[in-house]
Amino acid sequence: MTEKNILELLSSDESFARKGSSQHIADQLLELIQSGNLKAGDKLPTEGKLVETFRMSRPVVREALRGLSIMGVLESHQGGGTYVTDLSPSRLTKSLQFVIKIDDQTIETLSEARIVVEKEMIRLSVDRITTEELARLQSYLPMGERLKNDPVAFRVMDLEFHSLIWEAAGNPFLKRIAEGLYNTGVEHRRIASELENVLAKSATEHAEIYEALRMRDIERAVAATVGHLNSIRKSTKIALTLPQKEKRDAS
Amino acid sequence: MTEKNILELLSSDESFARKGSSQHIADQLLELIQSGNLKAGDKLPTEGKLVETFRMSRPVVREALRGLSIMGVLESHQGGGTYVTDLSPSRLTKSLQFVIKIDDQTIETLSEARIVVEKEMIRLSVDRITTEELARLQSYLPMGERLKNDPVAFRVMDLEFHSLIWEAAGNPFLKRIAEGLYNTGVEHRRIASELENVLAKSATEHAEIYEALRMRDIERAVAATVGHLNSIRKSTKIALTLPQKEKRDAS
DNA sequence: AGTTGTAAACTTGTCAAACAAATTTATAAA
DNA sequence: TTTATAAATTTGTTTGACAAGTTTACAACT
Repeated sequence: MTEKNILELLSSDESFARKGSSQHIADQLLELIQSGNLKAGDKLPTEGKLVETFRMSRPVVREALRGLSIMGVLESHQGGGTYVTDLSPSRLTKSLQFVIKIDDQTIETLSEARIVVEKEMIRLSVDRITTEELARLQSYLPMGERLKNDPVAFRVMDLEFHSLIWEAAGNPFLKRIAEGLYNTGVEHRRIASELENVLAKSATEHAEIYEALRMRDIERAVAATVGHLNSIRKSTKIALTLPQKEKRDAS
Repeated sequence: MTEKNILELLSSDESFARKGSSQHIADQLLELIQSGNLKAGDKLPTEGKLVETFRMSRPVVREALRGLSIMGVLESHQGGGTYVTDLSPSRLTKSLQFVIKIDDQTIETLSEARIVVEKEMIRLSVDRITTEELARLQSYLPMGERLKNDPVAFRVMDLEFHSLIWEAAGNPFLKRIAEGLYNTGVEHRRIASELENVLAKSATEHAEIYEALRMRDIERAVAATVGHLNSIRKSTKIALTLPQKEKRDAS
């Protein structure tokens, strides 16, 4: 979509311009993205054009753009223009990792949500996964064994492993949801993955999930997945209680 | 924590001030929240104070504050000051709702995703719904019967009915997901709700769901929910095949 | 003394103008 | 055609000013 067309869409609603809040500019830009008129990688009109369109001052427009940049929706380059990011869930949820309070309650609810979604997705995957996807899944197993002592690389592999299962489930909506829940907890797991034996256990559990998928055994696959997510939940809780002690000692 | 103490924490890092980006101000404020120095409901220092602390201009500080406001982390009141919100997950993920709202997906995958999520949520609700919530849920039943011939009002009631069940499930993450999936299909259902008997059937199914919840019968509640979503799927598919003809004729 | 109304101060919201810094584009020279 | 330079474009930052809403202080009144 061309920049000119975007401006036409934006200028349509006069009441927003009168109300004049950067929040509404941001909302409207988000709607354009949501409706598909603005896609990942698209270039936005210049600040000057947006000022004309919304009939508001440059600071107000800038606050909206900056707000969406902080959210990870837009990316501005000095002199170069402002672009829509790739809108990957990991980027969008990144800024929220810090904020979502790391307490037991959140870990429990997040973990519960993940189990609810992935329990059903693995059922779909058992039916729908192709032999080719199974082969690719298998290739991650020795990799996991090799990376037991390399948390950073292991987490990359872990994401790819789960992504493949989500993809195999064949439902884009559920895939997006699973990605979102995974990324929301990724910062918590980063801390947990430094603990001893956590990665080795994950590698073993991955193998069990793969085996159940290969055998097309639904109940076994569900049990393996739920067990995997539960052990992650436990290790995460342990990892997050340790630093609290240190804090208490320091103060 | 007092405002004065917050300022001392903020002024520590000189390199950020030199680099001078609102992104870094926002990051630093987020870190204060994450570390617990800034808690939900706390009042932030005034913009003037923050300008002194960071040694940057007011617009830059404002862009950071506005960005966090758009994210749902802060809340500013003209003349009243800026405060940290309650930081609830549902609030923070609200602005990211469009992530799970993507373009032309089939009714089937969307419906499948909704069934997967709501099937498990109703299980949680059976355990967790309070008698008070049950009473409120019951109050929607005669309303539904009365609104069988008023599609607009019925859909408002329908959202409240389902919202109550999502709320009763007690998991903010799942609630947000259910809301997202519901909203994604709302336009399709708007067309379907104009069809004959669709709303009457929905009203009956709502009653069955309520009855199963009241009896705390998990399997019956799951069956009722899945049945409800399946009948919605069918009526939506039917409704969407009709207008396509009209469109084809018009073009 | 207690209450109320008003004015002052304080704080966020908006706008305007200007310059700095980085990129892109146009131009001219090799 | 390629390359180097200059100009135009675009975002980044600063300063100043005023508007609009909220809080606070104070005086007048009961």
